[in-house]
Amino acid sequence: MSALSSQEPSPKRRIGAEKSETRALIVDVTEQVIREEGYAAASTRRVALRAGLNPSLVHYYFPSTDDLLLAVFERGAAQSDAMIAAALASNEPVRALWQFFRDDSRTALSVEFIALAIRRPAIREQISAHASAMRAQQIALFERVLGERLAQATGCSPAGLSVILAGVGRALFMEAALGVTSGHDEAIQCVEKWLDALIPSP
Amino acid sequence: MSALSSQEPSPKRRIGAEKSETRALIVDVTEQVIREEGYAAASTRRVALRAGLNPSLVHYYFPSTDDLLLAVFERGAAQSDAMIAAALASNEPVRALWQFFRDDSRTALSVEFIALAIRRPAIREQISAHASAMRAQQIALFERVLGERLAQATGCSPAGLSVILAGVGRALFMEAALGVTSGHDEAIQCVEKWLDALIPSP
DNA sequence: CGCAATGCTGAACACCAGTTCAACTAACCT
DNA sequence: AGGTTAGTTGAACTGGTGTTCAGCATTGCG
Repeated sequence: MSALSSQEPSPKRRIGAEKSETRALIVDVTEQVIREEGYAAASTRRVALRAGLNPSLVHYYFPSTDDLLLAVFERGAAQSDAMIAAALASNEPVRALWQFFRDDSRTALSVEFIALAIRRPAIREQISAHASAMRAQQIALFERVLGERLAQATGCSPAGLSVILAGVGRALFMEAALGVTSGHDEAIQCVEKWLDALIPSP
Repeated sequence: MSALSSQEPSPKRRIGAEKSETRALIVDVTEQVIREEGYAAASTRRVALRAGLNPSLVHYYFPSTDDLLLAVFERGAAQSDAMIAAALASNEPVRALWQFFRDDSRTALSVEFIALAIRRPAIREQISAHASAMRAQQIALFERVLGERLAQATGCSPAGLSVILAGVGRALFMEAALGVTSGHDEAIQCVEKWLDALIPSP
């Protein structure tokens, strides 16, 4: 509920070291819990239990639950950033980005954090800022690689393409998790035909 | 946790009437809570509090929380079915369906129930069955209205189109809830250009 | 009028949650 | 060796949750 986090406003309260092994373990286990049971199941006590740790120890490294969730998010966001940077540097940037959107493991976390951000004001700003930054990077990528060809061939702008590909990727993931896969192969085929038409084959 | 619901396996336990006003109020309030605070906040006690009712009364009408959530889902699903039927009967069925996908109020519930279904085995089957049925209806609609033109113009199948439009609609909603809207207008424009090219204007 | 059904309440049980705090232990630095 | 520091624990407080159940009140029906 508190708006302040990750700061040291209180005079005395001790906080565990940033580079502790235990701290890393806690972040690992929390990410695993979020993946398997959803963000709502990621309570400090549950994490402690699954990590074989004392609940208080979790709060020694992460004073509040929001601090813990934020740490998991930041690590995941850094990984996403690296994947997008790699896509940008590859010789097939657009297709690499499309593979990024289709990465289930990444999308799983991403979807959980969107849901989380919508319900947790303390975390929301960071997540939405990162989402905006990713979007901007993707737009730049499409502009650089596809240029005018995109608008001419499809009437789409780079920004529109980014929203659509991200949306399709998330839809494929969420529906598959639900157990619904009808139309998925066809949607993938459709997008890839689209990309084929846009990109000169090497 | 119990696999059986909505049945009367126990010999004596009383359950409130299906057509009770109080019951309808409970369903109303639950839907509202889900919309405003997410499915995870839809506890029977919280619903009772917001409805000004005794917690036990909620369990009088809905023995388990899953029963309550299922009732909300079923009402929402029926409304979705009606909207799709209306789209099918309209003189612009494809555009009506696209508007359905862009309906924030409907999508909000839909997204919550997908998330819910992924985590609650007792409810999952009904939700995934309904999602599959909606998909089938949409595919039939696209086949009937667009026929061969769709594949010729875009290389997409009706099933692929259904997945993509649903996905874009959900993405627009989720990102907007997060506070990210960059590229949204462009994505909408892109889809509508696409539909314009597919459908002969009257 | 009495009686059964229906709507509703209060209390209780067992659980899980976040968070705090004082105190224990081990390591390390000088 | 002595003292500071970091890691760790146990217990406690507060509050939310699902669920049950016996019993109250009211209504309507025979």
